[in-house]
Amino acid sequence: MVDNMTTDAVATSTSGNSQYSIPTSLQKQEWAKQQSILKQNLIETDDHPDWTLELSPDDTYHIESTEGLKYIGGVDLSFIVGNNEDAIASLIVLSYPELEVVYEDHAKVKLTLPYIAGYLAFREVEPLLSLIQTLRSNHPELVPQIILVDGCGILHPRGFGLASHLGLVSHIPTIGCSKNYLVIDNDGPILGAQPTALKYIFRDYVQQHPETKGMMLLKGTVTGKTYGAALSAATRANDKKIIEAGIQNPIFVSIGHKVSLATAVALVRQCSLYRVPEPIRQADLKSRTEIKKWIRQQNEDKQADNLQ
DNA sequence: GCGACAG
DNA sequence: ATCTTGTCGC
Repeated sequence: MVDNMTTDAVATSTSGNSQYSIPTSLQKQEWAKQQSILKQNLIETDDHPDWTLELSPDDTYHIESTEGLKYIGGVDLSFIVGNNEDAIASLIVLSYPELEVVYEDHAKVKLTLPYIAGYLAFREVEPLLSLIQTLRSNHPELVPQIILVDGCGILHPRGFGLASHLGLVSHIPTIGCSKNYLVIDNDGPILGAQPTALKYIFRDYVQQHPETKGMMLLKGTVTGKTYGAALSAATRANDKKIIEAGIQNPIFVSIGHKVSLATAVALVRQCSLYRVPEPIRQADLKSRTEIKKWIRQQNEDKQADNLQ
């Protein structure tokens, strides 16, 4: 319980080039406390006066019509192999409903903390917020009305993942969208299932419940709370085909901030041309190509040095 | 105590 | 997060 705090304090990570100090259990407690404090201001309902959408009446969370929604954002970070601290953060804004890129920005960033499951925001939220602030001052007319974040929203052990965190500090509605399930181990056997096991639970569920169109709500059996939804890669037009084909890896969607789960799921579906929703996918592609550019530049610099 | 674990 | 070519299918 407390005995490892003193030994932890001087340890450093040995993987790759990183030199992060390993967070002590006390540090994690403080982070958890910050999360619970911030969470008090989290809004888990639709709170975006400038746009609305009408959903289909069948409880499948599909969009029937939208009004006022013009810009959707996506954020992501990419890294260099074997280097956990240098990254490219990127912010993309897409037009809606065309999903065309109307704004792009990225920045080379130095991360100061390691990745710890459940505490991703403390590692990534600052660089992402910084990109948003830059957009605000340079092109306020393009600030997205909602942002899709590569990570959890309230589908998180303490109900406050990166998407919620970014939403709260930026005051912009956000949706959490993760490609893997982060185990929530204190709310019953389903949420407590290991990621691979949950994948099978999902597969069986959507096959037995075609009326959900490839969606399984993730509900705690202890609290009864709905944390989010697992969504098959059902997209704009191909729902039926994909579901008949037998479902693949789900995407995990949850409320980030200032949206309902219904809105979140519907928008993710509407933005999904492939498994990963377009705003996040574009941000990912951009940060990746920038990483490659950067590596190429590094190599050229080395060559130049060698010739001197 | 050990294992699991968004990116 | 990151590595990597081919390959199967529409």
